[in-house]
Amino acid sequence: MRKVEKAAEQKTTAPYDFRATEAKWQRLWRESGVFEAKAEPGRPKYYVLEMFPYPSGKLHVGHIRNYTMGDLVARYRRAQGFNTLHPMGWDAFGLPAENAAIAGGVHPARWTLDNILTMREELERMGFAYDWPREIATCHPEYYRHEQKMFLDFLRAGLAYRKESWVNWDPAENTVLANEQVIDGRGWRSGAIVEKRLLSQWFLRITAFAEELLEALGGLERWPERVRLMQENWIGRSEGARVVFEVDGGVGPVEVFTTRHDTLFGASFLALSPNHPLALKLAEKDPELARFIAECDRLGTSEATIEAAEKRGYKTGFLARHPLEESRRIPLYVANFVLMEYGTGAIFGCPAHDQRDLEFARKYALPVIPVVLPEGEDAAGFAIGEEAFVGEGVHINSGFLDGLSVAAAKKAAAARLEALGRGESATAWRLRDWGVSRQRYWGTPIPVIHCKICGIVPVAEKDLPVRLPEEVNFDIPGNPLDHHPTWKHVSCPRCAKAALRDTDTLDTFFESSWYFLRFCSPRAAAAFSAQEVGYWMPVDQYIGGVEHAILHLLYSRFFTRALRHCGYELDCDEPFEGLFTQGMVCHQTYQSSAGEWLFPEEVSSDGKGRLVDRGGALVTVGRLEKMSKSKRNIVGLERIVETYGADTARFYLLSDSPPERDLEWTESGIEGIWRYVNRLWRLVNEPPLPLPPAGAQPPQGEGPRHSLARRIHKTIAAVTEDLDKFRFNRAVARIRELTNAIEEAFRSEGGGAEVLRFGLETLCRLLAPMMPHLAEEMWQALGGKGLLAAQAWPKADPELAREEEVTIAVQVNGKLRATLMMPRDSAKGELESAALALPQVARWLAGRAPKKTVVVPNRIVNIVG
RNA sequence: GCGGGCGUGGCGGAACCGGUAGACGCACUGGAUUUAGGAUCCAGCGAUGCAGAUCGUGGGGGUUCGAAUCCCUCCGCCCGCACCA
Repeated sequence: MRKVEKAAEQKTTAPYDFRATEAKWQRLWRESGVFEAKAEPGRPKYYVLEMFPYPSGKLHVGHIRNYTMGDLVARYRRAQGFNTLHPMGWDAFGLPAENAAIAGGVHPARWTLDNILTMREELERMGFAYDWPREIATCHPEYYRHEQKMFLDFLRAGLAYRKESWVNWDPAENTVLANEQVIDGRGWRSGAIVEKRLLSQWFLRITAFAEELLEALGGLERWPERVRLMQENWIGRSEGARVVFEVDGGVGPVEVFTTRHDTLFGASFLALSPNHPLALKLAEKDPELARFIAECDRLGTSEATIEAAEKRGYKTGFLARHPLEESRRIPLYVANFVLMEYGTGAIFGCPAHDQRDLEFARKYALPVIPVVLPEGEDAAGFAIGEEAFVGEGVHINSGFLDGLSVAAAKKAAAARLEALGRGESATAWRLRDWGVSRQRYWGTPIPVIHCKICGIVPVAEKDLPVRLPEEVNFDIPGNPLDHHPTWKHVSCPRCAKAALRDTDTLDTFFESSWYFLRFCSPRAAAAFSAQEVGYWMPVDQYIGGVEHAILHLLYSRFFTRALRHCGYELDCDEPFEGLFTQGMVCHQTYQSSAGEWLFPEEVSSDGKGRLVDRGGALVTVGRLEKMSKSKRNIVGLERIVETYGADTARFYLLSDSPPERDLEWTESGIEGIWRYVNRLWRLVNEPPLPLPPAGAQPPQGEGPRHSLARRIHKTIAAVTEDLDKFRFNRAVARIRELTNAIEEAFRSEGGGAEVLRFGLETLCRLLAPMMPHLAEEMWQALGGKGLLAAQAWPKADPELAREEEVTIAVQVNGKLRATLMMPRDSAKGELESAALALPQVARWLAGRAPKKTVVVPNRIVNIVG
């Protein structure tokens, strides 16, 4: 007997063959077409979408985390009976392709298409349930032609217009730089000091929808609160007033926007943005001011840099007249922290009640006049120290506003300003119109022609798409479309005289603002089919990184509205009904002794617990950081999939870290999953006890394995709820608990093997959205019929999941002193007397009589003595 | 600078609505098995203490019978800021 057992033990299966298994199921899924969706009017649909990737070359685990979650949702919803759409494509225009062309001489199209090829293969190896026939790439003329038409429609509707705006200019390369290409005020390649330059560019009038975009946020119930908040702040509606200050010396009035017009009597200076027309005008006769402005321009266009810079001002020598106090004059400054893009590009400073103004006033020795008195302070003794007072109070030192509250003073001040013709109530928005012109090659050509005689002439729709020229030279600095020998030279569609194409291309956010519509009918002759979009839209669940919380999502929300406005047949305003923003994937960073960043695979242990590089030199272990190319802390997908298979990688990405939080990639973590994969495989491939045939009903009522049945039902209920709420890490924990419970039940004595089979089958179904290949293989090994991918999601029976007994915590004076098993839903009185009868309670009461007892049914009894 | 977020064992995290802190996993320790390594199985694993017990959720304070959870305050870290996508 002993020997037999031993022989059985030694019959250990070879490790789970993920290579063959994963390839097999991927083939079967593809051949069966289970994941290809067709609109079926009347049947409930579910549109799952992950933010499509930029084809940068290789997928990394950050992408995979995103797609694993999307795939889970797609498979889960399909199992629940929804007609599920789950497409994938490529956000294929962008700067990196152009950089590659400059650095390596590869054509951007070639580079992009090659990358797509590799990345698609990698996605296929992950076994994601995509509807591949719907794949799109935005660099394809059949995609961007529709975008060009949209642009022309926007133009016709007055939603696209031209205006001058600032860009980062690299004087050495004669190129416009992206903010990320400006490092410490210098061009990343040339090292030349970057300047700000004015350029005439195309803008989309997103501000026309500001109010609506703000209002509608309230209806986005399945969006994370913080994303809505961020968008709200980004749109930034503020109620205030425009105030006109006359300036002595005949240089014209200055208009400011303020939200604190109640504090006008505390004004001690006026400040213009360095780009304010008046500042520029004054600079013409003031070389020192011109120098100051030039210095400010050197900061570049990034708001973060400008606002974080030391606050500086230049005193113009001009004096402005106070609008409410005839005799008063305040100095006119030009200040580097005043943004031309917000309000009117000019502010008045009230140092007593604004921290930034206070710092400015202290620096330039300007008066600080308190005009709002906090409650409990007396007017004579109140002075401003290090901190401006921004709270509520009563006005002082303010003429006709004295004694009024902040709100009342605002009203009164606005009324007086209006009566005097020196201002009025106004609303300002932080949101600015969307600049869409890019002086680059690898983007959608803007379909307009500039004619000396006719002005701006749209390209006729029959002539769309305006294609990018294929031959392009990246050796000459600047915009390749602009210096292309022939491309831009055309005849004007209106007067037939020689004219020039617009040589700018569209911002790549343009493509991602409507791709979710294209996916509904990816090969339609029009941008999208109204019928298909009508069925599939809105996206039920959108998943992507928080880094897109504002721009991409806001632009998409704007696009659906703008398209409707232009007559596109679309019946939703909000493209994304549900949104989930997942955290980033982080990894330790490594640096060589020379300070170079090292890839994780270049680092190994020297056997003495130290990390060394390939040459054996010691490696500095840096911080845990977001995976990025520049820090080289990237874990490539290939190696992981090669070593452990797709399912292991997927399950790892779902385990442990909550999806919205950052995840740390560790090698030991993935090994743990690999062991679990094999454990599962052994469990069905050679179960410790023979299983009854498929289809046998589990026995009802009390049996030796009845508690396992209860556990199974509880697990189904818990996992279902966790998946609904995006608590994937918890669902994983519940599934592992069930696995442990099944193994334990195998070891315990007695009959009821049907419950074991029921447990294993349930395990397969619950695992199916997470480790689909393994789950299919297990399902098949158990004798399940057909594809598991087409099986229904299990349903928990609340009757069978209910516990008959509960553990009651017993506290004395709030400290846990004992526990108590009681029938569930026992009455308060019963719980109380059972608790009081416990010897531990008597001991901790130490003879005192209980003063009070708090009883929470099914939870605790707290005796206060 | 402005806006958003996070902080619980050695590590990732769990704890539903204020009710047994540390589920599940990683790492580690001991044991079994093994020629060995690996794998597997069993047991242990917040800190202090022989123990009774005490302390413990970034720091400090508060509300409550009871706080990881609510309030105030301080500290640290991360993300976004309009031409990266």
